[in-house]
Amino acid sequence: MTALRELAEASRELGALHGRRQKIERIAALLRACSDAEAATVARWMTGEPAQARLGVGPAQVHTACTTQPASSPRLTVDDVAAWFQEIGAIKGGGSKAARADRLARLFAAATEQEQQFLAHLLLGELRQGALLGLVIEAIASAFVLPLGSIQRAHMLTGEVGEVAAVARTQGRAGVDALELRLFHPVQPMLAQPAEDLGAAIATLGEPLLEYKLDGARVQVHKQETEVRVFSRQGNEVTEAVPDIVEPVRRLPVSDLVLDGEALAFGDDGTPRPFQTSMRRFGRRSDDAALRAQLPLQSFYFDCLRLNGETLIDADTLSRQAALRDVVPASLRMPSLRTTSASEAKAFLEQALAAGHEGLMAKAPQAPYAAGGRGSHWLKIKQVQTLDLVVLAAEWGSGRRQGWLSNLHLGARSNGGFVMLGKTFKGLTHQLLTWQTEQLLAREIARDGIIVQVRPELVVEIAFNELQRSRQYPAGLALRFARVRRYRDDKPAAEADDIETVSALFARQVAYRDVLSDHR
DNA sequence: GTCCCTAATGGGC
DNA sequence: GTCAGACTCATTCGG
DNA sequence: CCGAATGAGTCTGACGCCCATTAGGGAC
Repeated sequence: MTALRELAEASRELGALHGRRQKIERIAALLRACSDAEAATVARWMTGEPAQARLGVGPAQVHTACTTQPASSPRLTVDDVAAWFQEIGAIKGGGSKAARADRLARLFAAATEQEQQFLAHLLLGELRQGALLGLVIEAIASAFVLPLGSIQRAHMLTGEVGEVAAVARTQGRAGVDALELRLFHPVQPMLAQPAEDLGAAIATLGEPLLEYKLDGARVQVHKQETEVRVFSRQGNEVTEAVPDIVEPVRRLPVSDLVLDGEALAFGDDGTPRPFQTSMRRFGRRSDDAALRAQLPLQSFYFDCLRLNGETLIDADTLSRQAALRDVVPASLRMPSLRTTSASEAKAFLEQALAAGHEGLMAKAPQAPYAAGGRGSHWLKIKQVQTLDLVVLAAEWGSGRRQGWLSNLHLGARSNGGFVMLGKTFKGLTHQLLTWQTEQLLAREIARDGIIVQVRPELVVEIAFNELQRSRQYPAGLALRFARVRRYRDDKPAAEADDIETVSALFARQVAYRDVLSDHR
């Protein structure tokens, strides 16, 4: 039986340790020391995931729970806490909020102060120990003296660290190597890195496979005979809500299939709906026939991970592409092109953008499917726009941003004043953080919690991908994926971009995709 | 009990 | 999702 | 030939936008 105290201590030590190697060994020691039954739980928690499903307990409840009087001596075990989590997660319906708060308070009352801290961080997904999934995988290999490749492969195929840790511990190499891709258990989707631009992507990859990049939701679809299930990027099953994704795959004449693709809604004119509109369908739990008729989802598959009993994860991009072409008709496939010609590639990108899509993906032709990895084998090319906006306020940072004014409130000029369009904390170096903290404090006019209001004088160039409709912001518009490019010390606030400019940009976006008609 | 509004939570990008 | 920083590992450079 | 510098690859943790769901609370 592993004491919760040991995990809490380990987590705290991990935060203090420098160096990957050391952290891996610390986690490995934990995995070696725990019981067979606990290995899965310990491994999962160390990755920062408290449970398979969420518990219905967020920051607000955790903070109140933290105010309960801690126990003076440790007595909780890992199994105890796992049981509490399970119980709390299962509470539903009327009075459930109070019931969850009550159970949570009782759990926290049984924990020492240090254990409370650990539980709180675990529940909030903020372990801040400088070690998550990547190191846990290595720790499993190290703890049970197994080849790292075996563990990585097992995790890739099953997507479940807990299970891999448990099998590694109890069955060793033979058990781990026997783990296979299983139908109706989602594989970790392969991820992509941003590329500078199309030219850079081609230079990196040689003769890449180019594909449209559509702004929808990632889907992984599993089929066995007539049964079809759909999984989201995080591996959540969403089958119920999306019969329009299920049906076309059900009709494919193959017994056994796993596809990777993107799903989104299109307007009557054939242009893609904005992401936020597609999410009205994809974001829901159950099917709504009326909404489905109004916003049917179309899916476009770009990869095939398993076909008729054969797992294709290790096959190269082009072989998987060939398998995909064999079984999926063009109407369900992501438009793609393989070319060495820079001008053809450019034309393909422009074609994608003109159709209202996000951009292109460029894929290394010979790479295997690196599940869960964000290697350089897949690159994404997206459009970037910029605006010169004014800093209206800033928020004190937390964690590694402590002591810096970090998150900026951004506004455009409007009628002699400013309207806020969003916030960002991205793109800032330590040097810039230091500089902006100083500059902003010198312009402080008021404080409200962690927010410092400043005189609207500093102009900052903001890069972003898209403007979207907003209910939250006064202009009715917000920036998507805003990040700082640089401060414009050459520009006074009076020369920052105004809301008319922003609206015009939005109008140009809408010329491709008519948002106005489908917005309530 | 029903209707409407709000805050918290989870999840997509 | 985007980004900077920290760390690792392998390769290249300079004396 | 060896240690230092450099670069590529990974991982982590700062937090952004939106949407749907769920439960609570007040008015009636």
